[in-house]
Formats: sequence, C-alpha cells, structure tokens
Amino acid sequence: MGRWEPDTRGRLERAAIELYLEQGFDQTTVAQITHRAGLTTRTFFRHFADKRDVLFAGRRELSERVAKTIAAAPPAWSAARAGASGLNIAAAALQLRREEAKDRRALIRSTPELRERELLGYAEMAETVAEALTDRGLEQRAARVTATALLAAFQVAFEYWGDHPDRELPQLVNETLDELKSIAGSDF
Amino acid sequence: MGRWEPDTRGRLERAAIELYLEQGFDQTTVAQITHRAGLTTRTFFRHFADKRDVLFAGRRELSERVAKTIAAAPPAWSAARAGASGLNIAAAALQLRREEAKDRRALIRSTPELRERELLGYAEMAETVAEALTDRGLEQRAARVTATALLAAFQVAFEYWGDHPDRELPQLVNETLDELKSIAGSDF
DNA sequence: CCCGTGATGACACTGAATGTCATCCAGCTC
DNA sequence: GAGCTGGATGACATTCAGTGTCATCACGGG
Repeated sequence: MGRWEPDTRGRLERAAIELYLEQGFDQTTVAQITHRAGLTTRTFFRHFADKRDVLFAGRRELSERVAKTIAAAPPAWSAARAGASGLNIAAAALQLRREEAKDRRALIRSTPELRERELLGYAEMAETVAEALTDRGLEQRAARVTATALLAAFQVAFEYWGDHPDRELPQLVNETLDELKSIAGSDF
Repeated sequence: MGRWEPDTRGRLERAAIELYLEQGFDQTTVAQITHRAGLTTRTFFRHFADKRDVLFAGRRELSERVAKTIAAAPPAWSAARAGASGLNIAAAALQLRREEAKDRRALIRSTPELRERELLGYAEMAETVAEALTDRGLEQRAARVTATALLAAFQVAFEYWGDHPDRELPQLVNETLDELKSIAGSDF
C-alpha cells in the first residue's frame, strides 16, 4: 500500500483539518494542504472528491452500521423503534469521537458550503434508514416519513450536543426522540 | 432599473434553466448562459451567488410568508398545528407553479450539487419555522425538533408529488403529516 | 532478476468565482 | 438642454478547484 511515506490519505486528512482550523476553510487552498503533507495537488483529488470531502470520510461506513442494526432489530418492534435503535448505534459511535466532532462542528457552522455537505449526509442516512424500514415491510412513503423524521430528531440532538459537550449524545438523541413523540401526540 | 435591455435577471434565469434542461447542469457553462442572454459572465455573478442559485430564487420570500402565517395562527393552536398551517401555505404557493417545479425537480434529482442546495433550503426553512415557534413561546429545542420534523414530512410530500403530479401538494402534505402523527403514536 | 500493478508526480487545461476599473444610461438639477 | 450623479454593465486580469493524461516509481509475484 504505502510505497513512499506511508498513510498518504491520513496525512492529507490531518494537514487539511489543521489548516482549516488555523486559517478557515475558504482561506485554505488544496496546494497548501498537499504541501504540508509533502504531496502534490493531484494526489489530493485521488483520495478525496473535493475539498469538503475530507471532513465527511466515515459517513458511508456509519450508514452501513445503522442499516445492519435496523435489519437486526426484533421483527415485533415498530418501525420507529427499529429506526431509533439504529440511530442509537450511530450516536454511540459519534460519542467516542467527541473531540474530533468538536473541531468539525466549528468548521461546519462557520462555512455554508460545509453545512450543505453535512445536510447531504443526513439525507443519505435518511435514505439508508428508509430502505432498511421498507425491507422490514413498511410501505415506502411511510418509511420515508419515518426515516426523515427520525433523522430530524437526530440532527437536533447532534446540534444540541455541540452546545452542551458534557451531555452524552445517545442520551440526547433519546430526549429529542421523546420530544418528537410528544409533538405528534399533540392536537394538530 | 433596466437601462439596456430590460429584465436582466429574468433573461439570465430563463437562459440558464433552458440550457440546464437542454444540456444538463454540469455541461452548461456560465459563459453559455450569459451569451444566450446577451450579457457578460461578470453580470451573471452580480445577480446570482453561483450557478446553482438560479434555481433557488424565491426561497427567502416563501420563508417569510410561512413565518408570517405561523405568527398569525391562533394562540390556542398547538405548535405542531401552527407550524403545519405555515407549511400548508407553502404547499399552496408551490402548487401554483407545478410546471416550473417539474423542471426544477428533474434537474435537482440528476445533480448532487443541486440536491445539496435544495437541502440547505429545507434547513433554512426549518430554522425559520423554529424561530416562529419559539416566538409563540415554545422552548427552543422542542421548537427545533418540531420544525425539523415538520419539514421532514413536507420534504417527503414534495418528493412524492414529483412522482404523482396529478395529486395536489397541500393534500399530500396533510397526508404525510398524518403519517408523522401515527408514527409517533406507535410504541417506540 | 524481470515484469506487472497500482500509486504518485508533472503538466496542461477548463471553468467557476472575484476584484477592479472604465463605461454607459436614466433621471435629476439648474 | 447641458451637466451631474448613481446604479448597472462591460472589459480585463487573476486565483483556484477540479480533471485528463502520461511518465515514473516502488513493491510483490514469477
């Protein structure tokens, strides 16, 4: 794998995040990143689709874990409960990387481009969850509503977590899911 | 206002959408757009923030209408109901432009960049709704969960509308909102 | 020891987006 | 009606993201 200096991708990732934090995302050029990593510009784009992609690496893997969790949920569980169990896995995984998440959040909040990409991540996750729910037999549109609403709660919990770093994300997710329940229980 | 040929912005908008539909978004350059509109590239970026912005013009105006509707809802209504009334206004407004919406949707579905921008629009709308709900006295996190969940239902309805153009969007929004209710009513 | 594979370097190129200054037109003033 | 002013456009230069292409290098297998 590593023929020259090892861990090319890792070096690029670290250099990028360092520079994004030091100077801001917009002020950082890909040339600066690759220079710090001792590589060329072209190599950066062989490892990442674009400048933003560096910050959203583990997304697909996380989606897969969520999907598997939902598929493994007891058939007796409601769709919402099965989906929620998937989100709890995701929350637990993210809780383990809270320091990393803090940096990421600071960048995302200050850069609309990054916010866009983050939202795309949520949407893809919602699609994954919806698919997992249809596989359990739920009708398609209901699956999409369920999945998107669950991700909505997750999203709010995640943002709240940013403002309250002492709290535990899985716990916060459960709280927002409860809020979601009580909302729908109201009279509208 | 219009000193040379009138309606500069409108000409750019029409030229852009025509070309996006004819050739695809990625294959269209800003130079092609401005050439068709009889203007220069620089002028394009004086009217639109970027290539994508052309397709998301009326967003802010719509957000304001939604916010006003929520603010004007009877104080006795639940937050969810007040928010839903705002979304109904938005749905009615979009229903009037269903032909235009059809083109937009075709483009957005075939171009991830545009999908990102659309999601940002939903997120901004959710923020607007959340703010309107906190103004009604709802606690902040609950307002965010409510707003984001409502937009989730709206989003699913909007996408469903794309596949079922004969249906009426306001009606579809009500249906997905009902689905949202029954989800939260289940046992999770 | 050679050869193939996969990753990197080097180079050229397109196109988005921005900054800057000159230019033009409309309406207003006197 | 001559001149002024302000907002909008044209013209030009520039930076930088992202892509295509080909040469080059290191490693593992034969």
